[in-house]
Parts: sequence; structure tokens; C-alpha cells
Amino acid sequence: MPKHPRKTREGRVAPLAVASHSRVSKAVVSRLSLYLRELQHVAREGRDTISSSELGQRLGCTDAQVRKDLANFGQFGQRGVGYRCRDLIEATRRILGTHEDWSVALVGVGNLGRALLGYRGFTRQGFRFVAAFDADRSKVGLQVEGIRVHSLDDLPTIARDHKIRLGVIAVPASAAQEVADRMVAAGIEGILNFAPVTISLPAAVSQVGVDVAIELEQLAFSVLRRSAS
Amino acid sequence: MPKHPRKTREGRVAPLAVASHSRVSKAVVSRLSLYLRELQHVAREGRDTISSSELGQRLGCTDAQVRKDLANFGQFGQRGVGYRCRDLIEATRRILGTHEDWSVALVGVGNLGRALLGYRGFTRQGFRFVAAFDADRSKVGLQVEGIRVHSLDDLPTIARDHKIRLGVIAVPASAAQEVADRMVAAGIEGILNFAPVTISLPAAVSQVGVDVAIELEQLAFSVLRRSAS
DNA sequence: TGGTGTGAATGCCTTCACAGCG
DNA sequence: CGCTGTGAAGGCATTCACACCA
Repeated sequence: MPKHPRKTREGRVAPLAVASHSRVSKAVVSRLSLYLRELQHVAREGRDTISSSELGQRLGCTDAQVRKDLANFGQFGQRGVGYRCRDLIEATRRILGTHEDWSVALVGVGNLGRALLGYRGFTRQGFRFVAAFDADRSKVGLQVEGIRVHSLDDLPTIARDHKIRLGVIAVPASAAQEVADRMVAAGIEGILNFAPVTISLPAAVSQVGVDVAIELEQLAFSVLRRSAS
Repeated sequence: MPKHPRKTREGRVAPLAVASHSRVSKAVVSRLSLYLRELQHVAREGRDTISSSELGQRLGCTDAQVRKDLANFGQFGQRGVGYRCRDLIEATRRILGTHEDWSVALVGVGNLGRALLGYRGFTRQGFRFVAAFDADRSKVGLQVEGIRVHSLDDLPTIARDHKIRLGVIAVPASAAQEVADRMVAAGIEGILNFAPVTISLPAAVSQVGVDVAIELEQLAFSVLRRSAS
């Protein structure tokens, strides 16, 4: 199996079958998201192309890093010019899988859940909340930010009907594991967990955890380090 | 300079002057936060000690990783027994800097800002929002989740009076850079940024960025990878 | 000339394996 | 005997440096 599966004869961008790649490190993928976000800002400013060094500078990494990362997925640049913003945005979205829409389920319509339902940034990137769930019966039936709140018992049927593959957990820590189990049982393949607890899942289900208190801890540590030297 | 600055004669835990350490990688510190969180859960379950292998298993990393990480800061375990939860919690909080309280300022009292102000998880870890700010005059003077909303113009004086060292940005992307600049001008040393944009800061100020859309992207990619193989 | 794509070198982080101690 | 603490080995990620091309 060749390292770069499809290199076109004329040197133009490789069509890239995204699914055909062996192993890409987590760090690369997370930078890819940063590249995409920055590219969208740059494109909105009316810019047509951008070089790896400028992109790196804006994001605080080296130009070599940018090129190496992108080289994992194909050849997107033009020598002497840089990368065409529109093309690279398109390519990156294709790699990340956000060129198509994803239906998302949210569980836990508390303060955080409500904020997430109302957040505009998701739809821009191709994510759409199609249903919300809560264990609290008094919330079931409500309409929050235009989304209907259902009973957790309805998760399996609604998930199937709407082809929901991703779930977001915004419940207290004590309920997170059970909610995760029910998501898995409902066929959900990826879970974004905002509860401050590690949940255990079958290996076939992906998870990403976000704990705002932990992020503050990281910040505090970094501030202390600085002021200690 | 010795690798482990203060090793006590009797072999008990080293008192560790946290500030005296050369260089610790970002990955280690973020795992340290996970250890702390898990230890708090374990302690709440009434457990007295825990081994590196069990801690690793709960968190999805190896026992060697746990021990190596902790070894960066001193000697906390007892051979043949494991780590005493209470002691290790105390030590970890001391390392991360959360054994003392931190005053935090929030800018942007929208949906997300309100959710953050109401989140109980912060206080448990030693963070306390002491003031909120918003550019929208109609919000100034309101009381949100028990916190007073001020004009951004008051940031410098309030930050000084309350010894605020950390700031949280929960404003739209278009306003984030300006808010960051004003925070820096007010003497804030660390910024947690929820706006979906990279902000540039002087090297003396730390930053941590959280972009929920990016987290979903990471999840989507990981799900695709899995289903492609 | 300017900037990409990429082997080679470097440096860092993780894993291994085991000595040492309670 | 069990589990920590830790050098040494291995693997992975980043950086360097340059060939190559528009």
C-alpha cells in the first residue's frame, strides 16, 4: 500500500479518498480543525490564497507543521503561491467529514444544554440538533430554542428515525454514565461529554470529553508556572 | 540541580516546592487534571487508596503513565499499597494551583455566559466568578445567577480590586480579540476563550481555547474513521 | 523568486522492565 | 508479595533543510 494513494499525474490536487488512510494522530486532526476555522475567517476577509507560513503564524505553529499535517491527506497547495482558501476549506471539510450534515441528539436540557441548543456555531459547521431529551418529566414536551424535548425513553426510536449518529451529554456527573449507556443502546456512534466524569464505552463508540473546570485548571497552572519564573 | 529537589529522609511524601520544576509537558498537566477528577470521585465512594493500575484503567491509560506523570512532581505513593486518595488529591491541587481560590471575570452574558455563571462545578474546584461584564448597556446592572453585570469600562478597576487573574471570554467571535485586549490591559494573566476564533496575546498571558464546534468535528472524524475500516 | 512537498534528523513522550521497599 | 519509582529503549511527532516547481 503506497503512502500517498492517489497522486495525480499533472500535479494538481489529489482527489483524496479520505477513508483510505492508515493512521493519523489525534494532534494532527485537532490542528486540522483549527486550520479550517482560520481558513474560514481568512476567506470571509476576501482573501484568495494563504501560505503555510502565514497560516502557521496566525495559529501559533510553524509552517512546516502546517504542510506536514496537510500532506497526510494529499497535495493541496500550489508552489510559489500557497493554498487556495476555498479549495482547502472544501478539502478539509471533506477530510473531517463535515461536508455533509450530521444529526445530533442532546441529552440534558439544563443551563448548559439550553445554551448549546441555541448556539449558532454548530449549524455553520454542519451539525444540527434534531432532538433534545431530559429525564425530568416536567420538561418533556417543551420547545427549547425551537427543539422539542422528549423523554429519554424515546431516544432509540427517534435516533433511528432521524439517523442520529452523534450525541451530546449535558447532564450532571451522576447521570452521565447511564445516559451514555442508553445512547450506545440507541445506536449512537460518537458522544461529546460535558459532564465532569470519565465515562466508559464499548470500543466501537468514540468519545470526546469537555470539562470546563479542567480547562480552568490548566489555565491556572500555566499562569502559576509563568509567575514562578 | 537534582531531579527531585526535596526527598525526605524517612521516605514519606516529599513536601514538593511546586514552583521549582523545570519543564512539564502540556500533556502531563492535562492528565493531572483527569487524575484529580477521578480521585475525587474515588474518594467520594469512600475508597482510601488506589493503585496506579486501577487509576489508569478508569482513565484509559497505562499504569506506567500514571506513575511517570506523578513522578514529575515528587513521590506520593506507598510501595505495596498504592496512593492514598486524600493525600494525592491534596498534592495534585497544590501542583495545579487550585488549593487556593481564584477570582474569575466573565465577559459576555449571553446564553453560554449565563450557563457558565450558574455552573456549580467551578466552585468545587476553587474558581469563583466575582464579576460579569457585557458590552450591551441594557444588561449592565442586572443580577445573573447572583453575579452583578458591569460595563466593560469597569473591568480595570474591578479586576484590580478583586485581584482577578483569570478571565473567561463568552462573546461572539467578532468581539473576542478586543475583549482579550481589554483583559490584558486590565492585568489579567490567563484567558479561557470560548469564542470560535484564535486570539493573539502577549507572550506573558496564558490562554486556553474551547470551541464546541471543533470538539464535534473531532468526534465526527473519529466516527468516520471507525466506520471506514 | 516564493512557497510547497518531503526525506532525514532531532527531540519528546510513552512504554518496558526491573530494582527496591513496605 | 504487591506496587511504586525510574533508568533505558522504543516509537512518534516536530523541525530542518532542500529539491523541485509555478
